[in-house]
Amino acid sequence: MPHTLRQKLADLVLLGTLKPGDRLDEHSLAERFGVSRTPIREAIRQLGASGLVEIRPRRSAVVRSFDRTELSEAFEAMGEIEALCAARAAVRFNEAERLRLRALIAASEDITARKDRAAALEMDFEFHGLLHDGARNWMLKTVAEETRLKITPYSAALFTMESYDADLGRPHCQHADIAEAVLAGDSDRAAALMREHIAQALISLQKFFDETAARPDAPKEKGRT
Amino acid sequence: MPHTLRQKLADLVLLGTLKPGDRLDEHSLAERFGVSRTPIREAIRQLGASGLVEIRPRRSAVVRSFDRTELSEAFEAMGEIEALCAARAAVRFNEAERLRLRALIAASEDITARKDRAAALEMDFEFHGLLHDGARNWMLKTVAEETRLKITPYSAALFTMESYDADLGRPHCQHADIAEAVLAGDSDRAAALMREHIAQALISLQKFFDETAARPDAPKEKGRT
DNA sequence: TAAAGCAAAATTGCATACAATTTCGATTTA
DNA sequence: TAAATCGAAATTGTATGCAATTTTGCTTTA
Repeated sequence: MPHTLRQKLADLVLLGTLKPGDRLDEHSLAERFGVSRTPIREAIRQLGASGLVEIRPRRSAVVRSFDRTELSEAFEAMGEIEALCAARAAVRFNEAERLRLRALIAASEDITARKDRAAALEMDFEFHGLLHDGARNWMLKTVAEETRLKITPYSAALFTMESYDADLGRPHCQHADIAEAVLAGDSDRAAALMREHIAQALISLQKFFDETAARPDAPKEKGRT
Repeated sequence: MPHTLRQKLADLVLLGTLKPGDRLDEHSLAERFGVSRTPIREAIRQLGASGLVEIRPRRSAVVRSFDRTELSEAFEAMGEIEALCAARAAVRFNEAERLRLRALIAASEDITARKDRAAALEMDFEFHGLLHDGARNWMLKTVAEETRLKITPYSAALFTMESYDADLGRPHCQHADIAEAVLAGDSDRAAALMREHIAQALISLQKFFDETAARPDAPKEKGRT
């Protein structure tokens, strides 16, 4: 897979090299990737349209940051969208996807036992991605992944933070429960469990930020006159 | 509000000057807006990230086109998202919004009677926009408007087509029914009516395309080796 | 000591130039 | 006549340069 410049730049944000509030300096980015500013600027604008970074005319683009309210609303919206995917997947999953889902949960069991956070993050992406595909609706999948993308700089933190070790088992159990409902074809239950899963993730994230001395809400740049 | 170049370019697509499948030639667009290719390219990339145009490496970008299946899936997804907004709005609307909604429906009554299609299109945007705001969730509003944006090149056609005159009254009645449910605080009913409203719009659109000799599904460019 | 002012440095926005690739049409060939 | 071929024109991708604006840090001042 030929990583485009846009993808490479996005990875800087998604993998946490650049954190919410950080500036995207065109010159240094161009130097880092060995290209001129022109393609860098185009990539930055694309990330801006995706909502990953904030474009500020005549000033450096910065990684998008959410305050408490925005973060809460983002998770609420994502909960509904993911619930929709889960409900559809429960009805539309095919045999290959059922097998894949079972294998995923089994692998997740192992990863959780080993407390491998990096693998757990990847597993989380795969689990939700499988449900997005299973919903059999291209637009719904697009919407779900765009939404997930926007808050990734925050949700990924859940898996890298030390204090989360104790809770690592809960997301796995929730995934397993959702999978069970999906495999049973119970769309209402799958949706309800998914909503609850996302709501729990928000609570964990908020707790994390409270403990680490208020990360969100801080980078809110003051307006200019 | 100073229309950015990106907005001006988007309007070309949204208002139908450029139709699905049309190429976006950088040189002629630069000439049209009196700027160089550089800012044009940046704007095109942004529209690409928004899903309005399709970026094809080394080849001209084209206005995104949907085949029958994609159009159907897009409307299904939008139906759910709009239903979500309507349900939330039914519970969270404030007094100012209630007044605005009533005024909107009244004005729509008039516009429908006069068969003013342009005004009807604008009214449609305002109606849905009001519900997006009323849901009191920034991310949900963003998702809803991004989704609407992607299919605007198609849905806007509903209001400009001649044969739609006969049906112009139905969207208005549906809006009125939805508004009634929202004002009554009946979120389940508002959601159900909204889903039905969007489903009807899809059917009208499909009928329109069938009559005008298959517009969608045609522009599907053949893949390159 | 802290705030205000100011000039130099850094940074963004845009135009232009050129290389790489694709597109298009004329010509040739079966 | 239709398909294939080849070359010129058109088009995209990227680098570079310069003007406009913002940022930064030093100096001045209350």
